[in-house]
Amino acid sequence: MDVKVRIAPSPTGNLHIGTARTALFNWLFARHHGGQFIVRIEDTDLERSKKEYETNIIDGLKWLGLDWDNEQLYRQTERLDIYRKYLQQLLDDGKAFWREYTAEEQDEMKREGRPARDRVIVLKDDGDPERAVAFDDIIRGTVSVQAKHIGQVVLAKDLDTPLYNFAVVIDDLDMAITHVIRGEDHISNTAKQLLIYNALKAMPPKFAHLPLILGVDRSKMSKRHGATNIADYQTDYLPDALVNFMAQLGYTYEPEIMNRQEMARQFDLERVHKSGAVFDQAKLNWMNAQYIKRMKPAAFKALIGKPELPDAAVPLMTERLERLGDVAQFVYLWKESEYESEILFWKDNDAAITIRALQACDELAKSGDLTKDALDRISVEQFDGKKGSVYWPLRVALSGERNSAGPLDIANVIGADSVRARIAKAISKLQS
RNA sequence: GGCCUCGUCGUCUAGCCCGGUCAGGACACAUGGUUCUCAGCCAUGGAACACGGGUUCGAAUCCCGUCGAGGCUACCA
Repeated sequence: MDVKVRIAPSPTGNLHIGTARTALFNWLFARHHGGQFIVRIEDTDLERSKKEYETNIIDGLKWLGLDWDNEQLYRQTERLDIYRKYLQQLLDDGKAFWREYTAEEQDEMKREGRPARDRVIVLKDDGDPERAVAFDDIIRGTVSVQAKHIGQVVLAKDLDTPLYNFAVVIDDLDMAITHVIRGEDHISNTAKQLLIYNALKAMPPKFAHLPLILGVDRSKMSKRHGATNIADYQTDYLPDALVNFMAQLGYTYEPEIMNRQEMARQFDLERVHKSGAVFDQAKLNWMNAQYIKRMKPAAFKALIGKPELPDAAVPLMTERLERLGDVAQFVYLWKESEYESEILFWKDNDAAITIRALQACDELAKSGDLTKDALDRISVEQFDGKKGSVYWPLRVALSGERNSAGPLDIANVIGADSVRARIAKAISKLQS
């Protein structure tokens, strides 16, 4: 059997981190089996669906590198004919019926602020209410509900306005989806959908319900826990790092750092965990740092929009960066920065000794001998062997920061002329 | 409330199916080393089987119960 799975986001919001993770697991499963992964936009909720959300979702999936196999995007609003056909068929077969609302019920809808309508199409279930409606979840094993607990299955508002549970079933059937891999929050919908498959005399696909991504308070991850919109991660995180991180929420890969192809090779749905996983920003940051550190100089420079920098500048940044947005803290590698003259003093050194150290450094720069050996020698000969008296003011003169990369590394990046200019500026700051 | 699901360090988790490990790893945290500072890197450390019964020579692992947590409970998806 050829595997075919889908991600079915509804464009009623931006690409949520949870949806992205579900998409990733579907992608991993499809790629593992050499099957198909398709994207279907579930836009049956006309009031809340927006084109901008659809764009955000598509852009997010592309950014994450989760490529799909349907050339054209499926949209439920473009498939209304299909739903109508099945709806009519169920109605004709007596498997569904128009449920008329009484005046009182309509009044209540109005009171609840919902648009009142006089009837909807409901699935007819005249089976034994005590019977078990069950399915074998690949991740959780048997999940069973008694029919009487399922409740009314409303299929559509009218022939042209299908509702979620009905539209998913028709689509999954029509598109020959073999495995429905989705969030745990859909478990209770599954029973309703099973009833619909049954009425259609169709074989349901296999189901696998993923554990949820949780916030620190262990409730379903939402905006109050932090960013849920994938787009919000694009300025700070590498897509490969985010993917690697999300893949481990509910699954274990060994080693932890692994590219998506290798993850796909190993992936096994049955090994997905049952319990929810807290989204740990600190671990994401660490993972991101791992990927940043491994970047090739050219790629990194292009990413931060500084292609003109020498390659030597790259490790100075990549070894220290957790989030790409923080790259601004390395401005000193391409631009002289402002700072308070007091930070030039190492420990309790005064201006005179600091100026003397800077002048010595300038001499070295002038003669092209700004090296570790030379600096160490000066420390010993002129500053009682206190390397800080030399290294610290030089480094601050070059970076304008209390904390930065080493002075020799910076000098190597900015060149002798800039070194001397920055030293001169530091000295003048101290003399004024 | 009802229905469904889940429960190993603070977090992600290995181990559970097929009982016997000092319950392992990673992140985070702490300490030390490298060092002019920061980061990085290296080393070390503290840190968990939700609870109670049962089965067994032996239980994180098997069984029962309790407690706890989450999800769903729309004419949203």
